[in-house]
Amino acid sequence: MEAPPENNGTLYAGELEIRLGEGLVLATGRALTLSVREFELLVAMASRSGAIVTREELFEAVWKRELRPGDRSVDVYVSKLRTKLEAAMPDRRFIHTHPGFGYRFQPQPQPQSTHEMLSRDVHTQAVDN
Amino acid sequence: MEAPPENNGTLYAGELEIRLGEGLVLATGRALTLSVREFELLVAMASRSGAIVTREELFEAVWKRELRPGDRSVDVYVSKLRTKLEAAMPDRRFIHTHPGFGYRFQPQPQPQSTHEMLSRDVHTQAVDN
DNA sequence: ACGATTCTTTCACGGCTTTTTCACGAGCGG
DNA sequence: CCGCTCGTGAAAAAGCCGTGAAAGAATCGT
Repeated sequence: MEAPPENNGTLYAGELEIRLGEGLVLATGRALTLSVREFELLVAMASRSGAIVTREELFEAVWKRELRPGDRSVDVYVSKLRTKLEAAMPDRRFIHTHPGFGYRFQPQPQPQSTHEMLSRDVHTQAVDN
Repeated sequence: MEAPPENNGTLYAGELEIRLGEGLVLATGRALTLSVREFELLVAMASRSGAIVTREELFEAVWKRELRPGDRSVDVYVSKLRTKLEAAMPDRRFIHTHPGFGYRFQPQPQPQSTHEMLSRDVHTQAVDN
C-alpha cells in the first residue's frame, strides 16, 4: 500500500547497512553473520526506527503468529542481536529497552557525553537518543 | 473514516510530544524514558491541559480503581514526573500544584530568565500561568 | 542417509526497575 | 502551637529483563 521494499532495498541505520533482499548486514563495511530470526528481528526494529515497539508487534512481525504470554523469545533474540551488534561496533547502541513498553531501535548520534541525572545505562536503557 | 479508536494519536504540549500509541515521549526531540505509571499520569494530565484535576480523577485515570484516603501515589508520581521533565527541559514548568484542589498541567509560554522572579516557587506552586 | 554443526525454543536464575508504602519535614493558616 | 497539605527520600514488595544453558529442530557437508 505504501512500502514496496521487502524483497530488495536497503535500510541504513547509523553505520549499519541492511540489505533486505539478501539478508545481508554490513557494519562499518564488514558483514555480520546473523541467523534468520536475528536478521528479521533487526529488520522489524530498524524499519520502525525511533518508535517504541511492543514485544507482541515484534513477535508477530518475525514469527508470524501470536505471542503467547510468558514467551521470552523476543528478549532472547534481542539479547543475541545486541551481542553481535556490539561485537561489531563496540561503542554504538542500537536497541533501547523501555521497561513495560517494549524496545526502541535507534542508532545514537554520538557515543557519549557526560550527561547525568536520570541516566544509568545498564545495557542500553533508553534515556535520550 | 480516518481515526482509529483511541490508541493512536499524538499529544503536543509545549516542546513535548506524547505518542499515545507507543508510550513514547519526546522532549525537544529526544526520547524520555518514562515508566508505565509516569507515562499514563502524564497522558492523563496533558489531555486535560489547563484544567485543575483532582487526585481522585488522576488516580482513577491511571490506576483504574478508587483512590483510598491517605494514598499519596499521585503525589509521588507527580514528583517523579517533574524530576524527569525538568531533567530534560530545565527551565520549563509543566505541572502546577493547586493546594486543596489538585494539579494542573500547562506548559508555560516562555521560560524567561533564570529563576528568581519574586515569588517563592518551591517547586511550582501555582501562582500565575 | 548420517553425523556434525548451527539455529530455535524453552527454562530458570539472579539482578535491576518499577510500584507501593511509610515517614519526616517544610510551608501555611488559625 | 496545632493541624493540614504537599514534596520527596527511602525501604519493602512486586514485576520485568538479560542471559547462560539445555534440549529439540533444522541445515549442511560429504
